[in-house]
Amino acid sequence: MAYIYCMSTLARTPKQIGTIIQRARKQRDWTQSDLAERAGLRQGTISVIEKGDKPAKLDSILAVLAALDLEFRVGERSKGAGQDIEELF
Amino acid sequence: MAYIYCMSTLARTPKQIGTIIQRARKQRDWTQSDLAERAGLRQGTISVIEKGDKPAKLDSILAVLAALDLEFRVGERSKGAGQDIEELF
DNA sequence: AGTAAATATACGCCATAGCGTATATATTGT
DNA sequence: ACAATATATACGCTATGGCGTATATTTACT
Repeated sequence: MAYIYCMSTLARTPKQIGTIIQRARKQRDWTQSDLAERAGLRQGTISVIEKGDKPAKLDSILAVLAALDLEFRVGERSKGAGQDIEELF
Repeated sequence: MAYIYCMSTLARTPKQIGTIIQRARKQRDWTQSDLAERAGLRQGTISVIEKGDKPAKLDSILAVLAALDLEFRVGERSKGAGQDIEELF
């Protein structure tokens, strides 16, 4: 087990994941259609994923994250450390 | 944006996520049935998720990770840093 | 080896994610 | 205000995830 230095955002719910995706997309100045094309999905699906109010498939999320060149990490809970998505609002 | 200190494992595919989940479950000495009950799923579903050969729903994955008290993080790609799931084999 | 426990599969069923297509509703720029 | 672009919804359809239940198959223990 190695401790690593990384920059990431905690997500617990589909809505939070959607928000992270939307932020990353806008950082890249991509439209939902741009992202949809790169992820092999449709614009409407990106919209739904970003809103996060309807469940999505893991594969779709992974495709979107890969299209955004974002990493997906699973790890032990690190209380107090890091940036929680809720802090962003 | 804050840099944080964390321990996590990179995952890119459902199979890798399944492996992470299985490792965490065994660390806790839980059976698939134990995990299934805590996550509100069935043993068979846990089996499928751990194998990762069939797509799953994001909600199911999140439920499992929550049951394992694991964090889910999305972040910028940090080349070379951290522990890649592939290194585990 | 033999038994018990754990894990992997199977089958019918139901709910729903995402598609294709289309349109309504923001949002942005001039 | 207007036009153009971007985002949110809608509808029928198809594919499939997970359930409930049950049973193979594998693994662990004496």
